[in-house]
Amino acid sequence: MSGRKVISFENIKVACKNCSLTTLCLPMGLEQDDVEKLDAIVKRNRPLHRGDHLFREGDKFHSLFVVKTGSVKTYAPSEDGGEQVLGFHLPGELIGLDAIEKEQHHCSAKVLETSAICEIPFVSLEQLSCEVPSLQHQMYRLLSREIGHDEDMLTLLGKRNAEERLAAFLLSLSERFKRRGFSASDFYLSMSRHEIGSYLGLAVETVSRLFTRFQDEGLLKVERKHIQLLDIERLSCVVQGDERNGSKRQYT
Amino acid sequence: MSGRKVISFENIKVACKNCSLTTLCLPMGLEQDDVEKLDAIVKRNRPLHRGDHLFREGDKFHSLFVVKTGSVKTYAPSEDGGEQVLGFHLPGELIGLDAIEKEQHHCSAKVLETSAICEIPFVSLEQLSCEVPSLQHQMYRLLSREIGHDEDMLTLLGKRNAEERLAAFLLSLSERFKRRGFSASDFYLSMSRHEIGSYLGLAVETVSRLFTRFQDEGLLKVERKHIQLLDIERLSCVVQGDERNGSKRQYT
DNA sequence: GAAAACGCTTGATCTAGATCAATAGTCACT
DNA sequence: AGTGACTATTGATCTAGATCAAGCGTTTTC
Repeated sequence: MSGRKVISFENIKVACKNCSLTTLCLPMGLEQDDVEKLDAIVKRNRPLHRGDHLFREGDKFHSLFVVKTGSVKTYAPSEDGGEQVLGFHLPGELIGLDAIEKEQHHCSAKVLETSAICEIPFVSLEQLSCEVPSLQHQMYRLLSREIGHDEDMLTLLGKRNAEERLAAFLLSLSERFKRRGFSASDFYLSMSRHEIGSYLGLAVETVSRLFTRFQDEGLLKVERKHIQLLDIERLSCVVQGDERNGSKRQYT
Repeated sequence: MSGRKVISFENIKVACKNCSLTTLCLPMGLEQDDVEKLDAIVKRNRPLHRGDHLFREGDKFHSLFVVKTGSVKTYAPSEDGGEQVLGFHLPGELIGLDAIEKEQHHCSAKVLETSAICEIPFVSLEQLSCEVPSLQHQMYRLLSREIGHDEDMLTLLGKRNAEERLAAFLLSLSERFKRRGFSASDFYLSMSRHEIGSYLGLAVETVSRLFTRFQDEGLLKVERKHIQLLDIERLSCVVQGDERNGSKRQYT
């Protein structure tokens, strides 16, 4: 009995505290014992598989979700079966923040590959964040970050051309993988060309052609879902919209 | 002495409590005495004029702002002097939420017409929201709403064509004016065609042509900044992307 | 109150990227 | 191993909306 209880307690306690995502996720800036309080309300469900939904647009909202491993896309389905992809979520990223206002999900969330997801009942989180000011602060920060990210996307869609968009997308993934301890220059895409296109406001064909072009220009190597960024610096120039990035201009 | 104090106290107390925006702004859902606590931290500065900045991109963040009367645009300036307009803010709308994360403004905010603006020092607001759970809840709701709104804009920019975008923009303004007690069908635009274009990811010329087209189709009447929506129902059809809205299809 | 600067409209032209179409590679079943 | 269903690539064509250009009210400036 007591043995089992200890194990169970360890399972709970270990989770957030030993999670590699602690500096990216909710525990950021929290004291040891506050992390344990958070641990107590986090649910860790069995892994989900490609195609499983965390929630669908219109569902009643009760929890936020955090990707622990794997990846998730959020999207707004349209009547005609199409969809607008709103985001791709990597480990440590919070999902469902747009649902707080109306207590109803504003978009759908689908798992792109086998993924472990933490579930955080919002009512409990809200209560806890009253007791733990640093948790409240971190919540404000995470909500604010989401707004800032969305605003960056608005600029991307409003002002940037196709190649600038794809370059920015690849560099964003690269950065995020790096922060999570993965390679910044060699990774696998868990989303399809179609989903990338939807996210960037481009047709599938355009995305495909750009991958080919970037490869021809020596910016990267692509083979299906496997991407190797060969020249991150020049790719950054593409994002800025530099006239001639590489073919004439050389970096000395 | 005591007479003056009463007046001063009344000024403070009246402000949020008697503000017509109370159901749109932070006091929403708060008890009487909590509104008074909020009142105590809100600063009401002298009116600002067209072209004045609330803050600029990169400024240190210390306050959120709420439009009381007038209107404000937020925008991301780019090196080359261009800008991406991120939003137009009407009375009751909160500005600066994207700055919480980095404690630094992520965009600039400029007043479009003579406007009264409330300033709310964020540190005080955060402290108060620890003491007043319903204020914390309202903050989460407002941050969440902003995310939802940005996501709607992503879909607009990613999937909608020019006329769908402009129709959606006009209907959004219409709705917002209505909720504030103004006419839903007769209003003045405080922003230029250029700013509308930037917000919607369109060229000025396209915006101008669309206004003319909408007018020719009898959807609205436009004279410079003065807009009269003549057929809101058909305008809603345009947003949905209905094939034939009006010219063949009639509403009976 | 003239001049300059700006904002808006309208027309002509151009082009980035969408759409259409065909093929081939890959995966999921059985 | 074969069938059907996706997914990606590549080429040909088309078009929505950008860009270029010109003119004209309106507002601002000195």
